[in-house]
Parts: sequence; structure tokens; C-alpha cells
Amino acid sequence: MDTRTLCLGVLNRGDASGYAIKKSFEEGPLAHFQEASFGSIYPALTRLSDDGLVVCRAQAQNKRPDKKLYSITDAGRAALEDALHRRPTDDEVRSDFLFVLFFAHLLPAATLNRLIDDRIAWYEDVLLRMTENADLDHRPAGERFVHGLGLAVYRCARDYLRDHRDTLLAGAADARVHAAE
Amino acid sequence: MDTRTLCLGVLNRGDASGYAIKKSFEEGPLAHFQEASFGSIYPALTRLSDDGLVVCRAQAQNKRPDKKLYSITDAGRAALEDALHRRPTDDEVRSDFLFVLFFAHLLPAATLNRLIDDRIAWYEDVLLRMTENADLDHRPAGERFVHGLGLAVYRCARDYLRDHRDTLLAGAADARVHAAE
DNA sequence: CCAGCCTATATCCGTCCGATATATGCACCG
DNA sequence: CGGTGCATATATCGGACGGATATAGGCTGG
Repeated sequence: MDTRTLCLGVLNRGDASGYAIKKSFEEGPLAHFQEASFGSIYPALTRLSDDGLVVCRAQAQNKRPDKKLYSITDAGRAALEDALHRRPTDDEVRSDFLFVLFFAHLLPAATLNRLIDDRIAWYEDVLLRMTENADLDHRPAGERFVHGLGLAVYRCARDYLRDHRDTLLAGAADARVHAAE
Repeated sequence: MDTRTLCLGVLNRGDASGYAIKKSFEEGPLAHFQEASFGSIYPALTRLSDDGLVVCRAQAQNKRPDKKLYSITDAGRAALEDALHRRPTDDEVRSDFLFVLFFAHLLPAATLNRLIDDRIAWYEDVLLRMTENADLDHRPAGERFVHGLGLAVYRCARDYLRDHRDTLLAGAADARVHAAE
């Protein structure tokens, strides 16, 4: 999904500045499956403005750079709906963690243990924040559905790490012994 | 993970050409969590060659461009191990599918149904290929572990789609009715 | 028989990410 | 009271990367 459509999606939920849009990809409910950087957001907002899909009103701020609040227009909502009707591309997952574990037999047990401990802690942390800040009752069905799917998948991954780590550690130790022979 | 390290990882499992490396990111066991394009693989192999981390022998082929078979060197293996010891960055997930479902209330029921049907079929397809082509007994523990995690997570996502789609459809229909009022 | 796909290498262009620059307010700590 | 670090806020640059394209011949199926 190109950055312009992502911005339209965020703005469809409410007016925001470029900075706030960035934050919504770091902390908001979209954070777990979409990302965009300043280097793509600011040019995207400029182009959306030029095309009339958003409007921008500058909010003068006391001794700070003007905050540029963007709002989606009717044309913007139409463009968003249009983009939503296109068949989505395949999901992309990028996990350096799994790449490292893939070569577990090249790593010492201590490193593997720390790696898995850290990752389980990360999952616990995310799950806690997702269940705390839920506030789901007032959100549309799509958001609730996506939130629930995220919870289910994260729990599943955490459980797998917890339940199979010993098998991995034993197998990796075996491989190291055989390699040393 | 930069493309050079990814290439070292693939070559650590056996000699390969640039084309074969690309294929291993499309079909091989790494496919589900790493990706690289020709536009990054070929320059990466050139640089790895220059740095002595891989060696290349050209295989003359009958009426075809020479196949350049790359092999990892001892220095390359050291560089790979070094990269594996660095703390991995956070996982990245990019799902246009979830982005679309997030705005389910903007889409007609027929579109949502097709979307979810297609995605469940995709999961079934991947799960089938992952269990058929397994051949796991001869693979190192790390590969088995990562494979098992992939299976678990895909099954979990498929089950969630299957078990919660009706709730989503009902909720989205509700939202459309309220918006029309 | 030939259209389309597979093997195989390579490059180009546009887009995107990460780092950096700039500017200021506020909270915390010694 | 001063300074360190973090949050707000916009913007740009360089390098890395992905998708499309070019080239070229072989194999396969309708």
C-alpha cells in the first residue's frame, strides 16, 4: 500500500499533522501491519494536497513551527474507497529474529536463550499494551476484527517459543557436537 | 538484514547462482520471512566477491548465459556468524489485507466475503505445501523450529478468519446501516 | 507451430527508510 | 538553577532496495 493511501486511511479516522500520522504508525492500531517514515509521509501529504484529496490549514503555534493540520476531502474519501476495492497484495513478513534462529546450530546456547527470552518478553509487553489500551467498544467492526487477529497471532507465536525452546536448544547442542567431531 | 548477509545465509546451505538465491526467497524455507530482489542480489554478490566472502566460478552452459556458481568462503562463514550474533531488529509485518479489513465498514459484504475466502484459501494452500515438502528429518534444529513456528502462526490466522468472519460481517453491515441514516 | 513460461544475468528508475538538521518546551535530577 | 534528555514538529538527503524491463535461448503444451 503506497504512503498516500496510508495517509488517507489515517486521516479518514480524524484530522492529523504529519507528525501525528507518523505516531499512529508507531503506536496506533495500524502500527502492527503498516509503517511509513517522515521521508515518505511529508512528500505524500504535499502530493495529496496538490491533488485535492486532503486540505491543510496551518495552525500557528506559540514559538514552534506551525502545525499543519490535514483533513481528508470527499475526493480523498472516494480515492481511499477506490484503493480499498483493489485486491490486496500478499502479506510481507520480515523477521531477522527467525533468520538468526534458522541458523541456531551456529550459535552458543547462551545466545539462543537470551534471544528467545527477549522475544517472549517483547510479546508479553505488546499483548499487555494491546489489551490495556483496547477501548474497543466504540470502534468499527473492522478495527475490532484486526485487533483480535493480532492478539491471536501474537499469543500463538509466544506460546510456540515457550513450548518448543527446549527442543531447539537440545537440537542445536547436538548439531554443535556433531560439527566438532 | 541486509542483502549481503541474506546471500551468505543461503550460500551457507550450499552453492548457488544469483537466480537460485532469488528462487530460495520465493519457494525455499526462508521464503516466509525474508525477501530479496535481483536488483539487490546481483550487486550484493559482486561486493561479497570483492571482499573475499564468496568465490565465483563461471559454469559455461550450452547456448545460455554462463551460470555463475557462488560458494561461501571461510571468511564468509565468519562474517555470517558475526552478523547472527548482532541483536536482531524488530519484526516487520506489512499487510494490505489487514489494512483493507480495518476499513471493513467502507466495503460491501460481497467484497469482504471474497477477500476472506481468498485469504483462507491462500493459507490452506501454503499449509499444504509446507507439510508436503517438509523433509524435515535431515534439517538442522533451527530450520525445524522456524518451520514449526510458521505452521502454528498460519494455522492460527486461518482459524481466526474462519471463526470470526461472521462477527465482522454483521458488524460491518450494522455500521453501513448507521452511516446511511 | 508458436505462445508462454523457465532459466539466467543485469541494469534502471522511482520509491522508500534512516539519519540528520533545526527549533523549542518541559520535566527531571543533582 | 543549570543542563540533559525527551517530546513536539517539519523537512531533506543519500543510499538501499523493489519492480519493471532488456536480453536470450530452451522446453512444453495446446
